[in-house]
Amino acid sequence: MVERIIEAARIVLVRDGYESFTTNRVADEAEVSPGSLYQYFPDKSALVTEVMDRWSAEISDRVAASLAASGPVDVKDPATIRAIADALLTALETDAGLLRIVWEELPAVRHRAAQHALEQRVRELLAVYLAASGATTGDPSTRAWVIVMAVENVAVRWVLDKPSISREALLEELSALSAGFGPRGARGD
Amino acid sequence: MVERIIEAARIVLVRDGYESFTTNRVADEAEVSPGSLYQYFPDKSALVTEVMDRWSAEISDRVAASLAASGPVDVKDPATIRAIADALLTALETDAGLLRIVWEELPAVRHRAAQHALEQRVRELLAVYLAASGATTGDPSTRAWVIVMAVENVAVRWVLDKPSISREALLEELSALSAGFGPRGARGD
Amino acid sequence: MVERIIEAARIVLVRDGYESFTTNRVADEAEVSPGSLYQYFPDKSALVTEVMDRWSAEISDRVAASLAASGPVDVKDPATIRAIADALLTALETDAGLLRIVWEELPAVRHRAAQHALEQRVRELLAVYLAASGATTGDPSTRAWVIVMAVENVAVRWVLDKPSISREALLEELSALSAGFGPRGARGD
Amino acid sequence: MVERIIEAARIVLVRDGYESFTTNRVADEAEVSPGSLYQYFPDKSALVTEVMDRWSAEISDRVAASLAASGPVDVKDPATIRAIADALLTALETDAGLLRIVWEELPAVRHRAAQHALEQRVRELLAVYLAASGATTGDPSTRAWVIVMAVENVAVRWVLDKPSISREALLEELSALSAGFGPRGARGD
DNA sequence: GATGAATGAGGTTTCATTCAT
DNA sequence: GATGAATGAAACCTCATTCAT
Repeated sequence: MVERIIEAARIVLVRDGYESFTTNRVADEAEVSPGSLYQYFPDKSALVTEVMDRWSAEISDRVAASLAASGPVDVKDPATIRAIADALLTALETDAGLLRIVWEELPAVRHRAAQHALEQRVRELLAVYLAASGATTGDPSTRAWVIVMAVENVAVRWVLDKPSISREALLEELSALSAGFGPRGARGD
Repeated sequence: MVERIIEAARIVLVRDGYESFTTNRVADEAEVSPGSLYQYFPDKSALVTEVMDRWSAEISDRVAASLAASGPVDVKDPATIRAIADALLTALETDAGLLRIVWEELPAVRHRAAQHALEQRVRELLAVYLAASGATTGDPSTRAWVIVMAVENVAVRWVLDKPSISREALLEELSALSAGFGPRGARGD
Repeated sequence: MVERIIEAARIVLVRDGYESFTTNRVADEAEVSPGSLYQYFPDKSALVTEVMDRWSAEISDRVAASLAASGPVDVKDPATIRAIADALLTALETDAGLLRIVWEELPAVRHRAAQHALEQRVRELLAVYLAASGATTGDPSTRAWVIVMAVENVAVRWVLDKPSISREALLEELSALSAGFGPRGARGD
Repeated sequence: MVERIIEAARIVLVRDGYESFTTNRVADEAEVSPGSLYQYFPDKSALVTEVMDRWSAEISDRVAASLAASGPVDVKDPATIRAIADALLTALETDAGLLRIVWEELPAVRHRAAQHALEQRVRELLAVYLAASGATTGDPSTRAWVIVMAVENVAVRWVLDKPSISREALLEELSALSAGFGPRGARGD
């Protein structure tokens, strides 16, 4: 039942948008009474948050899974960055509809805790990597912050706006952006 | 009168947020009757769009003005990119309150026509520049698209989240991101 | 319009009772839209309070008017107390339906400010009178408090429960209660 | 089980007030399922009535017990009336919280059968007494009705409002009210 | 008997919009 | 053009009650 409600919430969110996301519509979609929503969620916003959290977790999991599947991570290997970017794109693409709502319609303040947490985790990992690989000018954590913000928007907008850029070309650019702009030495010059 | 209404709308948007942005509140703030809003705007969303459009235009103007003031633009000069980034940050900072609402609360689909137009204009300019400076691998317009999306988010998030990164450091990073990641030759290596 | 709403509220209160007093029913009764209630009252409870306050004021006014009509008040005259009691009964009887709701259904804490104010005013007047007439044993303000509480309930219950006691007999008892129990001297013994 | 439910109902009533008295809350408080309430009570109001009835019975019992403990009742003795009043105050004070709810929040019509029964019993006793003591002018049952209503409110309000009147003073007043206002001869004038 | 998830009618309140003045 | 009182659909949420287990 909880599952049914959450799934209905996701559907309504994607189909109708956040402004039309009403508890009654969710109840209808779930073929459940409005009162039932409130057995499991204290209020409407908790429902949205739950959908968000699951989606964030899924993005994380998919990226992690892709990486795990592609063998041991070797940060020295330029192919690694590309693999990460690839995994990220794939993850974002699995529910582009929801991505659009999350990115473009949800009031950020209220519902993006999960996203911020994720960003921070990635940033910390990246900073360690950048520091370790040494060749960077400037502060690694600054560099990490910039890369994360840059890649985030590039990847999201590519999925949402579908510009006429092939996936291959985009991956090439993202690698260049992260690596080339990262430790120069990694590219062999 | 139209001015009064638009100004009131902007104030309400920034002060109360989009969820509390009601036509009645705007009318109150403008010291005008609710009915009068509908003499000039077909509905609430037209009001929001107008505020957005003006804000976008102002960002454009400010960036353009900054550049004009700093002498003729020489796309070969690495300092130029830094100047653009600097102008952009300054422009975004002039109304950070509204920036937050636009970026984090407004339903994007409906209200971002102006922003897209701006992005496209910049992209075209940048593509020309990249093509002219020659050293880039890959398609200049692809590269331009990536840079614009990357810089956009980095700049906005820096203004909104105020991470502990100095303005100088950020400009340095943005230059590196655009130029270094752009024509390698420009940095002399 | 405000009048219409208040009158409708009174009708619903009396006809349906406090537990069935809903904003929708009031709006229906007033042949007005639910939204209109909220142009004039911040919430449901303000409506109830307004009905209460008007009713309290009317009771006061009627008692005052009766007394004024019956010539100058001479507290030494035993007929005066009887006249007051008579006026009170008459006032309470003019809207026994509302009296029942006020006395038996309204949550006291929320809605009885007006009643308490009235009680206190009467108590103070009575205390002065008792002190002036001298013959009382004990503290005049204590005596005043007791008399007010006693008369209040006796009068109200008589109106609401209609026990088989004639109005004349009741007035006799109330006079005895207040006066006889008050300054003995007033009765000539 | 029935006991548990009734006790929980009493607790919720006193702690949360009648407006927050919901069957779910009672079930929670009783650590029982909502469905179980309906095994023993046809609806919510039956629950309230039961609490009320028990409370009324307890008041009766306590008054009766006090009187029994203070020896044989001699209606000729002026001290008797004082003893009754004293016992009443004590009884009302034992659960002032519930008294407040009963007196100020419960819709009277539905839930005061027990109280009316009690009043009537007292009235009859008092009428007999008044008739026996002879000195009264007017109808003893009328006088009894008035006294009961008067004492009732005075006692209740003293317990609930805690005016600055000592218990002793109040008892003095209540005696005077009942006795002095009753058979004049009893006071020796 | 006991449970408790599920119900759904209906409560209060908001707010974009209209229209007679 | 300007007004602003009036609207009414619809939003969120509650809670007495039921019924399959």
